[in-house]
Amino acid sequence: MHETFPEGEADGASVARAGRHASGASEQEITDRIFAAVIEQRLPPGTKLSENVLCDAFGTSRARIRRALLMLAQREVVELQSNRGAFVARPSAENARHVFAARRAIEPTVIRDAAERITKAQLTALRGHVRAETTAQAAGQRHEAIRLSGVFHVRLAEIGGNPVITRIVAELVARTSLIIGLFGAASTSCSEGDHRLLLAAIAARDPDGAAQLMTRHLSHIEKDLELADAAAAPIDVRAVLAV
Amino acid sequence: MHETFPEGEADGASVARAGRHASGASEQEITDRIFAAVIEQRLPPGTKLSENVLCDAFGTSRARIRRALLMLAQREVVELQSNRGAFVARPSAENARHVFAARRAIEPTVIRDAAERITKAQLTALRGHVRAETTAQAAGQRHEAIRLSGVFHVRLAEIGGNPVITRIVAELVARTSLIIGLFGAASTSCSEGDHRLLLAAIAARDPDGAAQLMTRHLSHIEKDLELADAAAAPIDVRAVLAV
DNA sequence: CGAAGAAATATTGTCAACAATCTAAATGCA
DNA sequence: TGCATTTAGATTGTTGACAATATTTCTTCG
Repeated sequence: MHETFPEGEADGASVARAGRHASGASEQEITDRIFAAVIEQRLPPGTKLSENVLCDAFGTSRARIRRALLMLAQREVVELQSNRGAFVARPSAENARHVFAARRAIEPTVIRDAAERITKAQLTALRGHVRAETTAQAAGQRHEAIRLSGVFHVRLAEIGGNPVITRIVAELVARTSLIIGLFGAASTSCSEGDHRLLLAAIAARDPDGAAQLMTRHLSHIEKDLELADAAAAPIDVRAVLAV
Repeated sequence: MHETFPEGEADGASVARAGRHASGASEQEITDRIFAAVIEQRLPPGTKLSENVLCDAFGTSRARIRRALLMLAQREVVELQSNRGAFVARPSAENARHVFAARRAIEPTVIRDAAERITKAQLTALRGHVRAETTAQAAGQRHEAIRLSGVFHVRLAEIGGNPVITRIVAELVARTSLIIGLFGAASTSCSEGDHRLLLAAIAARDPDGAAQLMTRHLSHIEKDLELADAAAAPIDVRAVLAV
């Protein structure tokens, strides 16, 4: 798959890796796949994630699925309800505001660091990324555009070279994907242009300017959200996740 | 116990609650207790957390212990090594720098928000807290002083009224406790005085000044750390955690 | 006597069956 | 027919036993 779970492992503590008499998919792979499906809105908020269905989809045992769901719950990507099962998280409008406030708190620093440390190669890579965003946008691939838009922010964080910060940003970005999927309408269309502006400020080595643009960018996205709670449609989880 | 695990539940997705034919302690209680013991350095970094010992200490089954350990691993409070077991996290010097950088990125905003929103009652409560810090400091209770010093920052975050931010701060503070326990020497002695200064700026409704003080405060703590990796002594986990 | 290797022990990872709970269908009654 | 109650089915939570890996102890050889 293209994008993986925010991997905090580079720096801090980590989590069990390979199992040996493991059939089917690995622990991390299950988590990644579900995560990706959630982020890309193939599993919309509120979708029930039955253990049996997931076992079926990944060809593995319930125990492993259970572990994966617990990990996803810790990241607030899914919600675990006692004796009822796991559901894709459904951020409230209030939670959405909180997430954006958190991003405004941390991402100005992120882009400031990036503007100071970025290399030529990284700049080129980021430009390529923004081009990809534009393409997806032009092709009308909404979910892909949302995803790429999120990845841009994570890439920016990676440039700062601080895995702790990167991880925080990755988590907030992930939840933002859910939020935009839930509340957003045409809001994505602009962000790609914003990203171009951010890149220009970074390329000009203007940390303060970049930080200011970032704050505005995030506020802009948030302002375009419509804070009404929609209903969910039934989804074939098996088909979405199957190998 | 006095202080509990950073409870993100108020806002976002959550985690399974009560089990019914559960013997011994609840899921959340196990997590909280281990977490508290780690933060208070009763279980120092590197300590092995054997499943059997924990089962014994909490009078519960391995499955539940396993879940608790996985949750703690997600928060990077413990490290899970494949086929070897769980260990209290042992942040590297580099990781310590990253954690402090992250805190400097987010906490100026936190205190700014607090300075704008704090109520008379909250201010009084915070003053009481700082007094408690002073007392612990004076009594030479090092671990308790470290813990209270951390709680101060979390309380500050709570005043901002953003659970997402509060949770991030709580996690960073928790890891800072580990770090100070590992690398710090007399570094705690000053922070209580710093906290008094922070409070003064907040009381004066001076967000910018408070933010600046916060940045200096965090840098100050970090500067007092000594970045050498120490060896661990064997610990009686059972005795520390037993009911 | 020390080191390398092999058996024995202890610990973790996994699974499959069972118990408890929830959901939905079916029944009975007003 | 509409609503409450009961029963059947499906789903989750838990337990205990088993398999795989690590660690320790013991043996053997240089």
